[in-house]
Amino acid sequence: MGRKKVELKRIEKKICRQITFSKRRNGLIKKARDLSLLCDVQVALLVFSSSGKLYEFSSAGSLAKILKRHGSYFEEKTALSNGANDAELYHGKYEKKIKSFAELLQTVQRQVGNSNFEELTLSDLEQTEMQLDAALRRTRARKTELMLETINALNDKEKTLREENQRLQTQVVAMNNDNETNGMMSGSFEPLFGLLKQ
Amino acid sequence: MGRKKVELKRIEKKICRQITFSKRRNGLIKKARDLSLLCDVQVALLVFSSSGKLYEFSSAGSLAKILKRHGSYFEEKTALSNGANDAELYHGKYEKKIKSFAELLQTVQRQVGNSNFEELTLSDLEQTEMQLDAALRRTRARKTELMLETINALNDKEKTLREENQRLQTQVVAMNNDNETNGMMSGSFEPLFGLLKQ
DNA sequence: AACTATTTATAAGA
DNA sequence: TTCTTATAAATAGTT
Repeated sequence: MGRKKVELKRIEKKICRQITFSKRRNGLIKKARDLSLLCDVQVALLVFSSSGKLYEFSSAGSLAKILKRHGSYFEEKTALSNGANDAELYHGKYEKKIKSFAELLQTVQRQVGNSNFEELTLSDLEQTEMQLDAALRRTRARKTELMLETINALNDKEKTLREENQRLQTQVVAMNNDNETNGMMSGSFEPLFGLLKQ
Repeated sequence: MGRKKVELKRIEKKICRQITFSKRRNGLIKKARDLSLLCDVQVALLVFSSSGKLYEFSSAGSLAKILKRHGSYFEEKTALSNGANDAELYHGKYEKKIKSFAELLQTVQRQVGNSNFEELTLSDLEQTEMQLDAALRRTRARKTELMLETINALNDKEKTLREENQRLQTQVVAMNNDNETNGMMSGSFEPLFGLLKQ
């Protein structure tokens, strides 16, 4: 958005870099504000200049709250190991994952061009690292999401089974009473009730 | 920047709001990345959707480092470690999580001494990175472990309930047959079997 | 800090 | 959802 298209790499001339920083920083903060306003979401933005000065924006309430929220998200949603056997959890969504993973690789490849690994610059690698890191986080978040879904589904199923169980018991008791009234049966059903307690 | 100029206020129609959120969120993250790249500065961006999903960007490896830096920048007023005033927003377990997160940061701080972040040596940082990485791995592993345990326990419980359910049904059928034989009862129990299929 | 030529982002429509 | 396109907005280079 200017007289020329800019390459996405560190601007070498310090003066230009500082001017661009000033312009884009303001633009970014404005866009962060717009997003939080238009879409009614929480946004926190921190920018440290190379001289160590901090510029920040945060929607609604304090930055601290948003950071805290992130802190708990960090532990609760993102923190997961790689070690699980997930085959059963993934179901049909596997295809999608594969696709997005392939896309990620393409993005990375596009990013680093056709260059040899030896020829990659530090910033190429940094960007790649960031992308991989982001992908890893997404994968982890999705994994947790799926596990939580499974747990919820199992909880629901358990509830349904318990209810059904309860109904059957009531029925058995009722029939048993009918039979006793008619002197037909008088067995004890206690063993069956034990399971309800667990 | 579209067909029409938009008013800077919450978009009322939910669908439109979500579409705009998706578009602008991507745009914002891209711009954050551009800024950090072009101007060689640290940027952290957190966006929470109204459904609680987190989208984030952070330059320079870990978000934790940027948060830490922010923490020391505002040591007196905000900070992750003094979570008292926000208690209403968080349940007990959140407090704990936050506390442990804060403690982790403190550990890091202790480790790197009282020095400024700028003054740390490369090997200081490497060691810190390794420790944080190890802590994160432990946390993740434990989290997965707990979730898998929960899932297994629920599966066991489901199995037990199903077995019990089956037994009760058999019993109901048997009693029903007895009654029919004796011309006492002849109600249908079909509704009860429906649930077995799920 | 202002100015524009351009690029970029995106609102609405398909 | 994804793409297309007209238009608004951001901004690179200039003054």
